[in-house]
Amino acid sequence: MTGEEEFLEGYDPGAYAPVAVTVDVVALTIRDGRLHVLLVERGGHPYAGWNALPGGFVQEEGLDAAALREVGEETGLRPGEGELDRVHLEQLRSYGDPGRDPRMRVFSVAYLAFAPSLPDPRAGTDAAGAFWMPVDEVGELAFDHAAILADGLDRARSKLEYTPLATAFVGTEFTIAELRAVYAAVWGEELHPGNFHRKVLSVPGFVESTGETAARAGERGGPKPKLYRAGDARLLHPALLRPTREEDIR
Amino acid sequence: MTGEEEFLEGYDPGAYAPVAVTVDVVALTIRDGRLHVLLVERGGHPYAGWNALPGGFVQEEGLDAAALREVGEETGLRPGEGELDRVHLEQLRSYGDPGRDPRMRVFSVAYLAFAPSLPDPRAGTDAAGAFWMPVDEVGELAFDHAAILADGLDRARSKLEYTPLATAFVGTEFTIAELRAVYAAVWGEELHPGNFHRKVLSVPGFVESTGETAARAGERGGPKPKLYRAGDARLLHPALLRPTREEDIR
DNA sequence: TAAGTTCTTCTCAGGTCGAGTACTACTCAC
DNA sequence: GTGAGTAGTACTCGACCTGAGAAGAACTTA
Repeated sequence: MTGEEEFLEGYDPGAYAPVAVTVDVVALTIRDGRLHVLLVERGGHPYAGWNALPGGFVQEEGLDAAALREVGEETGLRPGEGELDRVHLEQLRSYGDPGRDPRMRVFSVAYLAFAPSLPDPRAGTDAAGAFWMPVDEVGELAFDHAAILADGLDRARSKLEYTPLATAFVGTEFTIAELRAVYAAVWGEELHPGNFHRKVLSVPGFVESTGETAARAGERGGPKPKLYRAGDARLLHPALLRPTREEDIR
Repeated sequence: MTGEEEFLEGYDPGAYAPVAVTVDVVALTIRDGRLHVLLVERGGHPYAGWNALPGGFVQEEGLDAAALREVGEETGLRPGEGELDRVHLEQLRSYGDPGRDPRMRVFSVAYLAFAPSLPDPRAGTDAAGAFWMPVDEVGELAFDHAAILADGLDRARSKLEYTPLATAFVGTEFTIAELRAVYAAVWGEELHPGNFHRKVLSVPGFVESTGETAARAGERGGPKPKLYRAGDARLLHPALLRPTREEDIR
């Protein structure tokens, strides 16, 4: 008997233990060359005072819409003002262990969000309790959110390899060095500038030249870099592979 | 306000529209060199008489456990008999559009399962309504199951590239040609035998030699092939990339 | 026994990779 | 200004990987 067939025998809401479905968002951005995640401090029990991923109930909307709404609420960005449109959202995975929330059975659909550097959530708004924290300074989190964050970081690191995801972390126009800084921040290691430059330009559709040059060089010197914008590729071919660590393979 | 905080204000089950959480499984196997998916024919409305993915309510168990239970119920395999242990399971993604089930709000967590060729589900058991169908003969499916299947196939095709997933489709001992047949069936294209052989043996930890040779050659001749078993790699380095199609990239 | 098939190993030319070098254009400190 | 340091960009080099093809040996069925 399939689950759907069981419905036919009459559904009685009181006959089942209540369940809730929430979305939790791993929102990532890069500030000062470091990867940050959006967190909220919990006010009430359980886990009062702990940090947690932003999230909430799914309402009369799709899952993607719920996740985007949460991002908007917690960052203070408003739909239609443009900035929210630049947030790249994708579903990460779902978590539903019994007991992951001590109050009732809660299924959480986690999302991964990427955005160019965003302002601090404004005090006085719904987003007042939210803040950006460098991912390497995040300690314990409420519920199973530490595991969700770890899964999100894994996903982000590997998507950088074979998709143009890195362009979601920079502005519409960017330099190759800015793109390299994204990879360095997410992967946590420096990349060879010359090889990175060659690879990015050789992957069809990854970036396209604007023909322009930045108005100013970097703070510490060097020539004015050329500007690029994201190309139309959805996958990188060939991929930009991370330096391999043996422990990742076995 | 986060979703969890709203709980503090008192949860009244009757105050919310009831929601259900199910698992749906895209179970794949290879029979006669073709990729097959496990389907069930629906008995009741809606979609009576349509084919659907096997699935059901999540009970007092984790999501992974629910998915494994569904696979066992629909294939007739019993836990503890060994065969079910060889099924490789992983979460695919979740689906929760309002209206995807006409009766109520249903969130479905889809799973992807891979197994070596399994016997037909036995008549007279719970699994009587289930059957294996070649994926290229699957027509319309109930609910949004066609989209779920498509997502599952995409995932399977790309996981073949960079994980040793293909070994989940063959027995504990297998030949390189059997492994190549898995890739050919899932990707839908023939591979160069010589290059495939070289690549498989050169990827550390993908397969290891048993030292044995098959008792018999193939039906159409050729030498007795050597036997291998799965190695300890979790990722393939370097990956076995599919021949690139331009339309996949843009 | 013959013809055909397949497993396995090579070879070769072309492409990609990491590492290093070099030139140039720019910044900042003095 | 001038000089030292830094960064963007373009090269080179040898090592490695890739796809395509060829070849030989082992085995099948007819």
